[in-house]
Amino acid sequence: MSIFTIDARDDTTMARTGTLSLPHARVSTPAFMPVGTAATVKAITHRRLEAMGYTLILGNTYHLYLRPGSDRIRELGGLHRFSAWNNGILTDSGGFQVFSLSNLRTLSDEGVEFRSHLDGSRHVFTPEKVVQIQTALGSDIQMQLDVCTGPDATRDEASEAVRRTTEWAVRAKGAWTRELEAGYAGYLFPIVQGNFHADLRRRSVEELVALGLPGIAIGGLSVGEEPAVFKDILAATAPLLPEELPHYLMGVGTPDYLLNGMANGIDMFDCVFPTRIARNGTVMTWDGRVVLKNERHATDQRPIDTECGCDTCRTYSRAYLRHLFQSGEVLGPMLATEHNLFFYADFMRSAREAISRREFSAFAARTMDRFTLGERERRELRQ
RNA sequence: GGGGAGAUUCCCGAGCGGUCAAAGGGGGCAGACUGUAAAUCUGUUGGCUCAGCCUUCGAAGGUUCGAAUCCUUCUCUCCCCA
Repeated sequence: MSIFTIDARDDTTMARTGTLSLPHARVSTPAFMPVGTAATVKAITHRRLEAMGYTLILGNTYHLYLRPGSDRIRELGGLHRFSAWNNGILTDSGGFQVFSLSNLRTLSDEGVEFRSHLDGSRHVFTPEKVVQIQTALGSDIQMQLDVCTGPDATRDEASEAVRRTTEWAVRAKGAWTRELEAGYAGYLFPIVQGNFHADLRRRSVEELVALGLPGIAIGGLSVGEEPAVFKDILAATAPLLPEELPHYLMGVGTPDYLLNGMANGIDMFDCVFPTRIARNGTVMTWDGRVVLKNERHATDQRPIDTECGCDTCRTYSRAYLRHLFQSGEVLGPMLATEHNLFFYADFMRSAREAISRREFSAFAARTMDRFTLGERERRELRQ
């Protein structure tokens, strides 16, 4: 049975709105998922996330397995109860850590051996084990263990990564089916790889779609490549995905990348970007980025964005926010995170409405203009 | 009144005859951040007609081929004893 229904389609792009039905949430798409690696979206409470309308967040298999441990989380009633989050949770598989912790792991056909970044201890992840861990966590959507490649990968390595990812998807499905027969298991999504080679991407899509899983993800993009490469490979991959499945573009992104993704029919996104740059003192607005640490805000009594309805903008001045960052106060990252996630929620809601009205192209063009214009003004102001 | 310590580039602070425009922090400025080893990281921070030159280490003078570093006097801080 399908977990996804399409509600509206744009006329001139592949953008669509839809509803994703999960055990703990109904999610309006296209959706942006804040990243909460360690069962917390850093610097913000679950209550605030709910208030902003977020119904699906990310957790990470690798991190939660290492600490506090998936068995412990299961004993404590699963990730939802443990973290007091009653909406949807998608867990990433640890596949990204295969890429980002490449100096701490060894790959084989069987799986991947990690040395923990916390204490150096050795751990083996196999596709089967990763399904078991995510089942123990109780996530709504679990991701297959995949092999993510970056800009340095050769074609041979990319091809090998596709081969392994497909084999691991098959094994993950087997393990997942057994878990499902035994009781609960979140929906399993496979992950398309193929680096920056259109033919490998096609092969990956075809092999994974054949498994008949309820959704599909595109991985291995936004890993440091040029924007043009990202656009090309996305355009060469996304249209190959079965229309009726939810399409998840992993690790994306900035507003311009999100617009690009939506135009290519992507329904789900996740990215550390808004929360990370918030903690580092940068906030997003409809007119580009604002670096709160800059001295020019020292006596600025305006909010980040006078038109923004978030709690931070309705309450605090740029001068105060800058002071918090200058002083290293924890409230700075908290207020900036609140603002950025509010902006992202607003951004996605606006995009969904534009798609429903079949005006997505105009919306995207206008937004892109406004955003790049804002960036330009910001640069000019600096000089 | 007596004895002692010290004054270094925006701030703190290292340097104690040449390799010093001067370590290291802080602050400033700029940049980066895209399935989170990130409340992090990188660059820059005297001036100029910039592979060189000029000005700078409390002030003035001196020793020396050469001084932030040694000597003299002065100014100002701090500590101890009265």
